[in-house]
Formats: sequence, structure tokens, C-alpha cells
Amino acid sequence: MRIGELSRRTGVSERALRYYEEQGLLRPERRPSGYRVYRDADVPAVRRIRVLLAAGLGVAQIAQALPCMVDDDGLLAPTCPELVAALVEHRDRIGEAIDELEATRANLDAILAAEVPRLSP
Amino acid sequence: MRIGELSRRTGVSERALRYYEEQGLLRPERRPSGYRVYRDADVPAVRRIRVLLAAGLGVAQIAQALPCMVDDDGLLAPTCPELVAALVEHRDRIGEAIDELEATRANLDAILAAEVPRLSP
DNA sequence: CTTGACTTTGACGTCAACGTCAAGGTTTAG
DNA sequence: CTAAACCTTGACGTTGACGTCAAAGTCAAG
Repeated sequence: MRIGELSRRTGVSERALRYYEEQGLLRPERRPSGYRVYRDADVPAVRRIRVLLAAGLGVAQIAQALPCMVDDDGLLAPTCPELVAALVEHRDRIGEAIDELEATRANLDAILAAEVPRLSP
Repeated sequence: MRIGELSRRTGVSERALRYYEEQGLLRPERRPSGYRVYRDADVPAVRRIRVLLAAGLGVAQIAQALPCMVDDDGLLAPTCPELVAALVEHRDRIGEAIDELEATRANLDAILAAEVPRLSP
């Protein structure tokens, strides 16, 4: 299939698909005209990419992660131990980000709690 | 005092201080030479800006928020009801961001839980 | 007077994953 | 054969709070 169809079948924009290729996440063949030709297997491949993006990984990380993952019919699993380590570290960073946001929210709550110590009728 | 001293006293870079002025958060006087002249009151003023930045507000928001806040010796409190509403809304958005990150982390946990269904010795 | 510390205004760089044209080939249905 | 749909490679724009020079003026001390 060509890029338009892959886009429709995955819900991912053509621009994004070209970007993924540019970043080494996809490697479609080419027609003599230059048109990209994707295989059916690229549909789940794109899905995998989106899962990892949704997991907060960057494309560079994903490029390294993909060769180390198996896809048991939708269930994505890491195989290389170093990838597992990287994912764990990443999860920890997300935890820290959550903590920061919660602190931020507490900050806001404190400000809101101090709301206008104006007249007490 | 001039910008260098304010920077040292607040721990905020000179670049940031100029940026805050550019965005209307600070209004230092000027010497004939063009040098910025800050008052002592600008030290806590900068502190207030950092608190709001740490609360996740953007400089544009802060520019609108500052005139509506009182600073009871370090305890920042909003006075305008619309500002309170904006802060509440912002807090809600932070809550949503936290939810998203937690979903992201859950995603990662799912991937990690699927770790290598390899050999079972 | 001079040197070195301090300051000024630009103005481009950063980080990420694309969005959004623009100009120009390719394919295909009719 | 032709128009419509589809595709290509650039290349700049987006978002925010600054970082990082660069060229040049100002000020304080000796």
C-alpha cells in the first residue's frame, strides 16, 4: 500500500509516517517513481511506535527499542535486558515528573487556600 | 541595585530578568546610560514570579496575575475572582496532566510486565 | 588614564514531533 | 488523453523560557 492508505489505516498523518522513516523507525520500499510502498506488517509496526510514543519515549529511544521487542499479537514485550533497564529508568523519570506536578498542584492549592483574607462579615 | 546584584540575590539569571522585563513582569528604572536600576522590592517580586512559574503558569498569565495578588510576607494570595477562577482551571489542567502521566506509566508497566516470555527453566 | 568588571541591545539556538505550505512529478479512473 | 487524486522532496513554523554569543557602551578603582 502507499502512504495515504497506511495513514488511513493507522490514523497517523502522512507527515508523521515520513518523519518516522526519516528517523529510521520505518523502512518502506520505493517504486521507481519514488513512491513509498508499505507492507501489511507496517500497520502493526506503526501501532507499536504509537504505543511507545504514548509511553513517553522519544523517537531516538524508540529506534533503539524496536529491534529489542517482540509483539505477541498486540502485547509488546522487551527482550534485551538493557532495554528493560532503560524502560525502568524511564518509568522512574515519569514518576518524578508526576511528583513534580503534584508538588506544583500543592503549590497552587496553597495559593488558592490563601484566597483574599478580605473582610469577614 | 543593578541587574548583576539582583541576579545574585535572587539566583535568577540576568537573561531571565531582562526577559521578565520584556514580558512586562518587572519595570526597573533606567540610568541615563541605560543601565537598569532595581529596588529592594524587586527581590521579593522576582520570588513571586518564580513561585508562579513553579506553579506552572506562563509569563503571559503571570503578567495578568501579578496585579491581582497580595503578598503577605511570603504568602501569595489572589484577590480578583477571575484570577481565582483561572488558577482553579489551571490546577485542573495539572490534574489532567498527572492523570495522563499515570496512564503513561501504567502503559510502561504493562510493557515491562510482559518482559521476555522466553525459556522457563 | 586605563584596565577590567559590568551593562546594553540584538539576534539566533534550544528541544520534539510533527503541521503546513509550495512546487512539481505519478497514477488512475473514465 | 486528461483531470483528479495521490505522491515526492524541501523547508519554514510551532511552543516557552530562557542560553549563548557578539559588538559596543559605562563605570569604579588604582
